[in-house]
Amino acid sequence: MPELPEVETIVRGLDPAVRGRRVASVEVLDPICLRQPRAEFTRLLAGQTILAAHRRAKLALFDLSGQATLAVHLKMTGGLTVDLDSDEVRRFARLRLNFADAGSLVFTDVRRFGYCLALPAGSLESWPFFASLGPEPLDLSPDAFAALFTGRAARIKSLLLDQTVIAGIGNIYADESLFRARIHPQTRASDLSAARLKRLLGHLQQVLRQAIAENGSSIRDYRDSGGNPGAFQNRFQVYGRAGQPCPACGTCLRSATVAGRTSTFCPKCQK
DNA sequence: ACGAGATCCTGTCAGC
DNA sequence: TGCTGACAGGATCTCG
Repeated sequence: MPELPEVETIVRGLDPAVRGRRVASVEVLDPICLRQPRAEFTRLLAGQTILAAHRRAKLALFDLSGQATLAVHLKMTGGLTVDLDSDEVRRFARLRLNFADAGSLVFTDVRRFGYCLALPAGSLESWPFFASLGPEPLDLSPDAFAALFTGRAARIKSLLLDQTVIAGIGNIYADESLFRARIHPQTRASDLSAARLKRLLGHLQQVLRQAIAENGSSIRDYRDSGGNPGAFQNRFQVYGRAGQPCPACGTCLRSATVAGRTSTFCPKCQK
């Protein structure tokens, strides 16, 4: 559920709060959240100072002194909070980095799909998942965006969700941007004109920027680094609204499975 | 190259 | 009240 805007919100909140703080100890509360042996993970983190927090795709990345990088994928229900010791955080804490000054950075995850990975100096770029990521949608020009889809017969929504094609988009922002661009999610990418793709990029970027400005979307689990919900869920026009009237024309919104995901769309507006 | 389906995981909610 | 099953979905895998 945390997609690009949610991860961006979390990281923007974390960055000033974790910069310059030294990891005094590493508490692995649930080993399933690690993608490597615990000893290796701990060795790479313990004693290191966090230099910065930033985002790539849906990954939260922490640059460490000693040139290592901590990568955290939140998947559906993961969260990162700093110096927050609520009941919720304690209940679902999977990893706790205790700082030398007594605060902590905690990775929480209800469904336990998320993971943490410590990468030694220079190995981030050779990590296959990282290396396979497509471009950031907010950096793309219309021409570069259109080039991603030329000759692709797959459904446009499948490609928007494919992180190797374009990074950071999940079900929410795919559905919302396709609705705003009036494109049916099952349209084959190769059937879209350059003009329609340009329009899609415009709406995609607008939706992502607005969602970041509103601190992301909270369906049920998502919280920012301070434990606060986002507000963009109040702007949803189609996501999660099947059976309700289309905000543009009043037609009953429908849902169908596309690329294994529930897709909600207006059968009249989206062609 | 693409799609469909299974997999992982657990809280929530509808239905009986 | 309490149980059961459906559902949520990012990434990865297998199979067709």
